[in-house]
Amino acid sequence: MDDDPLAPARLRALASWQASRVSTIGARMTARHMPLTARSDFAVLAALEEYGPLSQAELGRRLGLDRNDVSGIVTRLAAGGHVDRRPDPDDRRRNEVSLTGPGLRRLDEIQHHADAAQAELLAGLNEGERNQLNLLLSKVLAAHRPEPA
Amino acid sequence: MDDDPLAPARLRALASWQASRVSTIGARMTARHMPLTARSDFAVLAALEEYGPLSQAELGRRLGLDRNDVSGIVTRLAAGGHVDRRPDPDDRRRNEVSLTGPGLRRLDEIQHHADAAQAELLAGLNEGERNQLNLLLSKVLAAHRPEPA
DNA sequence: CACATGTCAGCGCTACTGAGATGA
DNA sequence: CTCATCTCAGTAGCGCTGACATGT
Repeated sequence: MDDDPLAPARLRALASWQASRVSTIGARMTARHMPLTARSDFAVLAALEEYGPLSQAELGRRLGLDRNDVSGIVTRLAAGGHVDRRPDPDDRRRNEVSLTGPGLRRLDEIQHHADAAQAELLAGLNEGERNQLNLLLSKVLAAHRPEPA
Repeated sequence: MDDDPLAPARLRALASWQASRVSTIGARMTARHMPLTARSDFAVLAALEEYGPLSQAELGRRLGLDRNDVSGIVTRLAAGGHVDRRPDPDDRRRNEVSLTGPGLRRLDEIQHHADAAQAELLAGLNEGERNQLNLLLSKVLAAHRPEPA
């Protein structure tokens, strides 16, 4: 114990800082396993799969992403044929975004890589602890929804 | 239940994604409570307080920060008089960075704001859950130290 | 009128890469 | 010579602001 490489106690008590570091390290794992830009793609594809077709604004709200950024992500996914973007006939301000067959296949493909990255990231935790961690993080996020309306 | 604003199940199972969102939201809380750039400052000041004077490279290693970025942070802190930066007489490649009196006061001041931000961020968790979360995050990070040597 | 949606340009923070100078 | 340290310039992702056009 001549060397203590652990972070200072003040930081170990700061969830925001630790989450930030975990996120960074997770990004490194992810980058090692995935092509590129797969993080945002995964989120959007997963939302479309689970909720069905959505407008871009709705996507942003559900995922906690900015409208502006969703625009770029959807453009990229549409260019790759993974989603369909068409004007909503009921409200022509909106773009209705829907998942395509190739998009669903890509979602599963990214999931595969994500699992590998996750295993690497959470190497220090056992099965129960991993579930607990995800549950606690979900709970934190649930308390910060935009409008529960 | 006509509306389910929770994230898709695939994302709720991805610790890396959830940590990233928690980190972002934490940054917003932090920004609401702190002057600016206080996140990195806090980390460096806390490390100096707990470990004593360190070289910049050592600081980076302990905090998981890039040497290049530590350089800028230390420059800023030195300009504000919160740390002392002087060439290490034993190894003149190094800059020995040490905490000053004003630096210690600033650390405690930032701690105060950090506590407020933390309370806001973790509003959805009770005391036990907060400790558990910090502990699990620490455990994840402990598995990704640079050199366990 | 106000309000929501989508698009675009630009900024700031954070992490990183590469190059170079200094010194062990 | 090899290696570590520090600094600087530049890059990329991500989240944000402000502005604008379009449509409700």
